[in-house]
Amino acid sequence: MNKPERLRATDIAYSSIRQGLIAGRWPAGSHLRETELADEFGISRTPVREALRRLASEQMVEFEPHLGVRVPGWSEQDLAEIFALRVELESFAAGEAARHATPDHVEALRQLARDMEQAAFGGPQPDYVRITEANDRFHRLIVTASGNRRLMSLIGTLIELPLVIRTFARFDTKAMARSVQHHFDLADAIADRNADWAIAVMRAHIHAGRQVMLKKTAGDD
Amino acid sequence: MNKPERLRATDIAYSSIRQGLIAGRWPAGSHLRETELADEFGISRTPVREALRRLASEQMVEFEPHLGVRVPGWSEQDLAEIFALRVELESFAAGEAARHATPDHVEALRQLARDMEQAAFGGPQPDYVRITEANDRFHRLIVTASGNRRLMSLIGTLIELPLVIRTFARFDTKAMARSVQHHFDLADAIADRNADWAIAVMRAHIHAGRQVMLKKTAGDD
DNA sequence: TGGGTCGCCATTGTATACACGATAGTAGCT
DNA sequence: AGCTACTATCGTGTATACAATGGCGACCCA
Repeated sequence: MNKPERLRATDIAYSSIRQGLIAGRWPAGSHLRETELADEFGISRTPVREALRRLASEQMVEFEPHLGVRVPGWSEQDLAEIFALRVELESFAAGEAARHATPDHVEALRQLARDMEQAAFGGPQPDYVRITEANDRFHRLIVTASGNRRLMSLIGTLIELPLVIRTFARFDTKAMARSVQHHFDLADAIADRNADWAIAVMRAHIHAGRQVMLKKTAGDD
Repeated sequence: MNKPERLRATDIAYSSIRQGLIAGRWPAGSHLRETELADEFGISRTPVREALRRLASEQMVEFEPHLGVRVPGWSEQDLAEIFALRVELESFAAGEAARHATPDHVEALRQLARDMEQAAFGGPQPDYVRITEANDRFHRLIVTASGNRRLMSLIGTLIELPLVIRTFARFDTKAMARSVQHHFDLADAIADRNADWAIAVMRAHIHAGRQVMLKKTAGDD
């Protein structure tokens, strides 16, 4: 009874372009031409336009009438703004999750924390893809568990950015261990239904991530 | 040397539909047909589609593939979620504004508070249009003064909703006076560069607004 | 009479053609 | 030589034609 989940050309364009943006396929400042993308995906300009506008509304690209879309560059101010907002929204999500999470949520959070730990320290070297995957799902699950459906779309525009996604490759062993520990702490706080604790850990968690970013990007790119 | 600000069909469609949504032109659950709207505005479906997708990304309408867009109804849960997020984001904005506002910002805030007071109590009866206008600009200015450019787009999706916009018609004299007072307090707190004070007042302000909404919508519509 | 299936129709999804604004390169003028 | 105006060209903006989908009602059959 699973629906075939129709594949619309718009979704193909959206996912592909988005993936390209996250993967850093186009340098900052690049001009994304509708025709080129359409040809590449074997579809027409219409769905490409739709995908680009959607990405623009999520601030994944910059759009200007008659000029098209450009891949934005990330200034230090952008970075500061994004992390400041993440501190507020994700800590709020954690607090709400502590109030509304089900036992299933808690168990899933713990499993994801273990996955992340395994991916980080279970092998000869960290598996950054798995780490990122587990981290991403962990943070999303907290938003889901918060029960606030609008929160997801707000936070979505903040965490799915190239410079946030690829953060983990920049973590040293200590920072990685701290990050994993935070996830276990968050699961504990939420299991304990202690909103204050959850909020505090999440604030600390995002601040820590921000500091790693700021240090490492100083002389980067 | 002011640019004529070319009017694109897309913008016409976007503004018109948005205005219609805020004015409550279509009842909740209405199905907005692209062709109808296009005919009404004398343009083609293409820019209408673009406008509708944009409104969908702002959650002003609900979109489902192959079915089109519907005007959403607002459940009590929606209302609770929206105000909970406003408490967090607008209070954060107020705190940041206290840190970054210029004297010009402060003066403009005070003027808007006076405008609102005048519109509410300066005549035989409240001028709801002017009140809403002054209130809207006041809140926007605080976000602007916060210096966080991404905050505007996040908050924008929360405050420009039909049920938020038309709140003031439901305020009694006491609630109105309290709201005006909060605005003066916010201006004072920001002028004093006291972020903690500004945050506290804004949290109280949004909570108060939320309570008025919840009471009045109970047996409404 | 009730349930199920088929097919029509309304509406959205996509492609394509054309219009128009923006830009860059060039030629002509000062 | 430098500046300006013109023009060619590229790319986006809009319109329209056509394809595909999903809802809904009619019809058939038990």
